[in-house]
Amino acid sequence: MSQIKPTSTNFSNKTALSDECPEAYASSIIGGQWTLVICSWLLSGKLRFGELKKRLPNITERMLTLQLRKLEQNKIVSRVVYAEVPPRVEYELTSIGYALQPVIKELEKWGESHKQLTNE
Amino acid sequence: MSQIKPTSTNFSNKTALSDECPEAYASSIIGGQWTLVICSWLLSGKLRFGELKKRLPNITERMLTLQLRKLEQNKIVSRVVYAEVPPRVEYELTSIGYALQPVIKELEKWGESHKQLTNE
DNA sequence: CTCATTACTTACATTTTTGATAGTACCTAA
DNA sequence: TTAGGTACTATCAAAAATGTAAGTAATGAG
Repeated sequence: MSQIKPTSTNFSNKTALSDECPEAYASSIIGGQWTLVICSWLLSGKLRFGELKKRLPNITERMLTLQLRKLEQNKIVSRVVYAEVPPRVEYELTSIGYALQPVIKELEKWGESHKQLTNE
Repeated sequence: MSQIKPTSTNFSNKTALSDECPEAYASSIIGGQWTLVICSWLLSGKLRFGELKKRLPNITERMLTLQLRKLEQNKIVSRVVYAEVPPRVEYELTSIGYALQPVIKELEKWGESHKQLTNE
């Protein structure tokens, strides 16, 4: 599922940074292009795959799946499959997932003020 | 200097996300592999190019230059060149750069607790 | 039997980011 | 005149992330 090479310089650099530097570690986990937006939506409650897709109009199903899988691996979201047809799958933040709230709030605040600054 | 294609889907997705979503915007600015570590070091005061390099043992000069240029473009660091030989160049956070402190603090906190959780 | 619905998967292509390596310019001191 | 220190730049290559397009499985409704 993952196509990363454990022998690459890139990989060992990331690993070393993550080891020494918790903010780099955090960024490597939530730094994907769609990750924060997904988590933002999930902060207001669990959502089905299709509901997430609707809220992220430009994401492909492939990317949504990949991001959700990564979030699941990192224990940030939980995935519940109902034995129905057509299938129903619900995604919900775990407690460490909900703990992202203050991080996201600070990022938002900073983002807003940076945007304002550079629009002058 | 930048090799991004303004016609790509990727580019327009990033743009749209950054427009609607300040946390995605922030992440696109400080989400580079070395960005947060560089800012972390600069939080404790200005540093010369070579000093930064020493503190980031595995970074190449090229990457350090690229990251610093991007930070400069985004008004997060200022660059002061002294007319000396050999050259001396100092990098320092701007005020919006120093404003990253709470963001970094939250990221650190979250990173630590996530690390702890996944080590059990 | 056929179709519709939902949540995927697979194979491939493109774009973006990162790394390796070898330069360059400048002046000063020896 | 030559070497040395500093902060780069230029080219090329590799790796990683993202996008495109076309499937698949399951089953209940008609």
